Amino acid sequence: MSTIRGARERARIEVTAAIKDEARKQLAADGAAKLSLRAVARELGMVSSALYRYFPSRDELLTALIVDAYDAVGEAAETAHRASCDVPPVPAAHLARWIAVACAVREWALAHPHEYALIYGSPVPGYTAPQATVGPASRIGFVFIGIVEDAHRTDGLAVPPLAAELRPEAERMAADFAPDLPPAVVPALVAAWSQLIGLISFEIFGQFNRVVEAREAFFRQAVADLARNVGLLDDRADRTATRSAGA
Amino acid sequence: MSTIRGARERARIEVTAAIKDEARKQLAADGAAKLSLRAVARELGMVSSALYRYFPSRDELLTALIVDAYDAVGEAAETAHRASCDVPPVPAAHLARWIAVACAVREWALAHPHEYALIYGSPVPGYTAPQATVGPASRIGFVFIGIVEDAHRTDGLAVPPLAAELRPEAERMAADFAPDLPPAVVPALVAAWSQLIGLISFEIFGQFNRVVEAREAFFRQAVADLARNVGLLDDRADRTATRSAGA
DNA sequence: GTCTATAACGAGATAGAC
DNA sequence: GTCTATCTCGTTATAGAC
Repeated sequence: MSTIRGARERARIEVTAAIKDEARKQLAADGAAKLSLRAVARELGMVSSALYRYFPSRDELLTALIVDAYDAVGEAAETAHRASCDVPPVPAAHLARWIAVACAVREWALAHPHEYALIYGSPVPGYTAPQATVGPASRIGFVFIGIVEDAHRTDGLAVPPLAAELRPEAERMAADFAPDLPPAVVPALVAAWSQLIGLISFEIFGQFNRVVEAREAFFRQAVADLARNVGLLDDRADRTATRSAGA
Repeated sequence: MSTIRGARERARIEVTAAIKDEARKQLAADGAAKLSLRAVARELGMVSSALYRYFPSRDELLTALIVDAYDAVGEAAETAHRASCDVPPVPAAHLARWIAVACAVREWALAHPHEYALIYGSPVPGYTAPQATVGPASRIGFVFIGIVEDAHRTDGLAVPPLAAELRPEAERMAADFAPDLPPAVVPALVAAWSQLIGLISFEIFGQFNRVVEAREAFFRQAVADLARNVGLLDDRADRTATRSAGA
């Protein structure tokens, strides 16, 4: 009896995966706004009404794709983080971990540009993300929070100065997301996260065409600068600014 | 005869504007991917073939909307910049100008979220931006370059350190876009620009929901930190980081 | 119970004849 | 420029196969 249920469930899982795979293909071709249940069904040799056994509506299929994409970036980030903690002979410095995770996110985006656009590009008209997406969406954020918490515990942070008007908001954000961190670093961390996505979006969406050529080197430098903004300390020697001549 | 031609041209300009207005409405409702010449025509009480006398294709209409949007943000930025140069009794400090321009861009985006998504969101499937968009697209960038050049000339800059591997790219970028600036600040400037858009995109696209509440204060702080990354000097007293306790 | 197929709805886009 | 016949879409109701 359990085998029968197992077989059914296995079939169900396979069909569900096939539907999502085909839907992802169509995402790449036509964009999320034009995702069509009928077209997916047609391509799979099914009839459209059969899809409703697997996804109760087009929006639910979209939601599943979005959740998968968030989970995929999140996992790429977590994997890179784990790997960076295991480098012999000693764990990598916190800044190196930060850069490693950022590069992993960028590489996932380069490998999956359409799924990236689905989660970090323009919202799909008429679609509002349900509560189910917020957990997967925040996985990646917690990786960066973890790195900074680690740094705070061991080396300490260069806590960035905080405008007085932002103090209560910083306290609230810290209480919500990272109670172990000094409140001032939490807005800086959220800003750095959005700025990291800004860097990647410009590259993926073509805004760096004819502007930036050495994309990876450029990215690494920018991401290291972001880390400095959140207070990660840099043990390299050559990181002091030089003053350019004024008038 | 010139009056007749003038009247004709005036009519043509009016119809062109009406078409673009209606197209913008549809952008807001259905997204750029579904922009349809027929629907625009229907709404205007015209027949679809008549539209082709104004725009030779759907893509050309899209291009016109994109160029308009880039010009609108560009103009918002330029206006804010001019205003910030005229504050009595003395012109605002360079950091204040940087923040003023960034806020102007953000406010334009909040007022025109769909046009913002058109230029800084996911690319429209099947559409590739023609050369005609690159000029308008770079207007906003040159505003920020101008501010930093000004600062370089008068107060000097805290030139950020540059990784050796990025040196040749920085030289090339500086030669192309800002030959008067120290090469090291040019990649930092381009990065800051993409990061500014990252901040705004997260707000416009809803990624800050349930995360950031005091949006404007948060934005001002983040943008001031970005300015620091490109080397703008801060004359305020309280901008030195404090060291948090490590292990 | 679990699934697929047929048929239909109302709305919208599209192509072509006129 | 107009009208019409034919497509697509999301979605539901229903009937039958395993």
